[in-house]
Amino acid sequence: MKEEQTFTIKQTAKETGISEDTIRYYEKIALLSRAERKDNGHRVYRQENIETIRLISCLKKTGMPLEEMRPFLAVSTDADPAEYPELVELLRSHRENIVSQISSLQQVVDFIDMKLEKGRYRRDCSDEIQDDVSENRMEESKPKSVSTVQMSYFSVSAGVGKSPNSV
Amino acid sequence: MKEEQTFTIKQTAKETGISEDTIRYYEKIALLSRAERKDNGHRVYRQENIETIRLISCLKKTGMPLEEMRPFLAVSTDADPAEYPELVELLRSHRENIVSQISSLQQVVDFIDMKLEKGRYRRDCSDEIQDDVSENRMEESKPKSVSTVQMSYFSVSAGVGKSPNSV
DNA sequence: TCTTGACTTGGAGTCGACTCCAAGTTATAG
DNA sequence: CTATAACTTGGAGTCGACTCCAAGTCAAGA
Repeated sequence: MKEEQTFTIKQTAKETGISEDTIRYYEKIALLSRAERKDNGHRVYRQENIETIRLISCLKKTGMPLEEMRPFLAVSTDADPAEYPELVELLRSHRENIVSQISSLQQVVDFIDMKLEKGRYRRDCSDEIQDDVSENRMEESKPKSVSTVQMSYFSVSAGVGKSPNSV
Repeated sequence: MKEEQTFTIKQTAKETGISEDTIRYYEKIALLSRAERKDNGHRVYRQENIETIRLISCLKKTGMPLEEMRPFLAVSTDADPAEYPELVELLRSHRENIVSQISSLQQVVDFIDMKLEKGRYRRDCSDEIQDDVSENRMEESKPKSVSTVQMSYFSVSAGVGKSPNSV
């Protein structure tokens, strides 16, 4: 029962949906720790590593840049995050991020549904949070209070109830 | 009432949260149609254009590449998509995409919550769909039946219930 | 023994999406 | 009249995330 089943990089790629090149790339940039090697130098992966790669893939889907994943991967391999208060903060803040992403996405779904149903509602897709959690290059760090502005997607030639509340 | 309120690019940037440079870039790649100009050549934006930019920003949040947005923007300015069957298809397929994105995200939220609560559940973050709707570069187009595999995030040194169902 | 295939490495190239720059124009303020 | 600010343009540069390549190793099969 020590036979923990191992995978080649090819299998791992297939298993995770991440290409071999990309897996090697992740190792190169140390997002993944150096994989074990066989005598011939070939990488060996086990379930554990595959989970980690899947976590990366999953976080990627949330739009998280690779660099930001590092602490998450730390939490991943490490046991309990409660011991690392700043990680807890990170988790919380990313959670907020995702929640607002979800609502953004939900609004796009609504938009699409509305379009598909040929209805003409209006929908708001602005979200209260700024998405510069990971970006600090913008000069204008104003709160940009857009949250109340109506989003009348697919603006039908500026037709819909559009109160010009000049911000 | 013909005074429809116009915006400079700067105001538009502030209004939409998209930088001036980026707005110009969108125009350059014709994602936005050429903005009106004043006599002095300065761009003029109106509410309608701002909505369009917001739509782009919103779609961006769903991870959609700019190129893929074009048909959406067509739907946006155009009235009714039901006349364009392929657009309807696009909308539907992107809707599916987003729905699965949402569930991915929800799983990450669950993951985080679980981590925050110090519990040790397992969670699955693989999704049934392939995300190569926009990518056709991968050679291996196998269905990769991962949907049942347990995702034991933060794989605690390969400890959790891990049935090695060699795929 | 030679070839094939699966891997290794380092490094170069690509691509999307900006982001920045230099040079020029125009409007207003001092 | 000049300087400042707000814009314009075309183009170059950057950055993240791959993606591809060439050269090499190694094991197994014809």
